[in-house]
Amino acid sequence: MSQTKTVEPRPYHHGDLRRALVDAARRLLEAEGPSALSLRAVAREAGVSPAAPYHHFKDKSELMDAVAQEGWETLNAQMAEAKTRDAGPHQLTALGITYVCFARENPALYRVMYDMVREKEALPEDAQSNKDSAYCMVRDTMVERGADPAAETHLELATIAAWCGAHGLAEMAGFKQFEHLKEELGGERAFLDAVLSHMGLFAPKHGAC
Amino acid sequence: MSQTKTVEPRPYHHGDLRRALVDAARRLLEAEGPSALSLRAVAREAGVSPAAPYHHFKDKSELMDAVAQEGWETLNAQMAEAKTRDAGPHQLTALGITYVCFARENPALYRVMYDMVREKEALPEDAQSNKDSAYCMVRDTMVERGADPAAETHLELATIAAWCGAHGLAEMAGFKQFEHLKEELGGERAFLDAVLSHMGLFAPKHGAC
DNA sequence: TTTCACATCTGAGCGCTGTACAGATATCTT
DNA sequence: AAGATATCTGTACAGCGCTCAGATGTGAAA
Repeated sequence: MSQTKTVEPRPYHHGDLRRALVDAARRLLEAEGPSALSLRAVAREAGVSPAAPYHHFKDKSELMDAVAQEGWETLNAQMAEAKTRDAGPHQLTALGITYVCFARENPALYRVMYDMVREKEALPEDAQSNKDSAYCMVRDTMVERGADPAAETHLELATIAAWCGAHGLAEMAGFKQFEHLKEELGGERAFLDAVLSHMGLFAPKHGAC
Repeated sequence: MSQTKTVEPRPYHHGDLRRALVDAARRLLEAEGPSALSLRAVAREAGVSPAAPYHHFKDKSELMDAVAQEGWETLNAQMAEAKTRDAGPHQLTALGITYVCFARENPALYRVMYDMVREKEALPEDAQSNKDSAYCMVRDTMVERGADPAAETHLELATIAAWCGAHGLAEMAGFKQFEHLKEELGGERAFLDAVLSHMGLFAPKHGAC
């Protein structure tokens, strides 16, 4: 931020407290869940005083934003990997499954991610512009699978609809009421597959019912 | 606000503190938003000491559950009204719109409702059994609109898919990124309609794309 | 090298929170 | 009239987000 002797910003006392705090937060999040994620607990976990974080984050929500941001980047990466892994006609379904599985495997992180999104009332800033964002990946895949890229509004609406469905499923997949369906269908994965295909947006061309 | 000469269970000191607390909570929720909804603030609003609520609720989350429960009942009622109002072929869409509009008009309450649901990892207990629940209403409407009631699994999956989509849209409809779409389509209502119809679950029979 | 400016971290403290508990008070039962 | 019990208050405690004055380390200027 100040000098340019070496390549990196070269931190001062701690090493890189900002990084350490975000790491500590993610560790706590995984170990204790979102309710344990207090600023003081994070500082404790990182081995600094409760006031130290305020030199790197304006307030608690800014620290949470940093954690959430990393979550979005991880999600983007997993979606990209899924897209290259499955290039067949069910690519969209594969993306949907990947999205929901990410949420199911990182429930605490997913919650922090959407806490941020709800607070800001917006997806991450670059969601619609960054080619590598999950959102753009879904939209592009729709085009590759036959949607007309000239019908911009139509395409955008379809992407939003898919995103809404995936997010809804991500939040509800774990509900107790659906246990018997999972058993009947042979596991959670099959359940997710079935619900997604009922959304009619993730399977290329066989409508809804 | 204090006396009750009438039929009711005849409470002791306050009148019906439990009721008063839930009312106070809803008042606060609407006026100050969900972050202002502390147990102490609710007690203050109701004019009692911070410890008083503990004689009516095990802890804060039980009070929140009561608020959320009322929210679900209000939602159920509005869905029922919508169903009788619009009995045409777009009944399902009307239900979807009603759901999302409820969430958009009562954002704080909707959040408390889903806080409960996320905590319990389940929809309200009677969601799948109570005929008057929004969930059953959607499922029944699907049958009335042509779905095969014998294909139970299929029907259940379609209902879940629709619910997921509606919930996703309820949470995302206010996002800043979608402002231009709302303008282009001529208002938020048209936007909701468009996204819902892209889900392919709310319009009876014209697939997705 | 000494000095200085400043980034970083600590410790104490404020007002808030959820919750516990002992004691006061009102109501119901006998 | 007396006792049991439900209800409410006052006080207290630990934890929270956040602020601020002061200590401490660091890089740049003299």
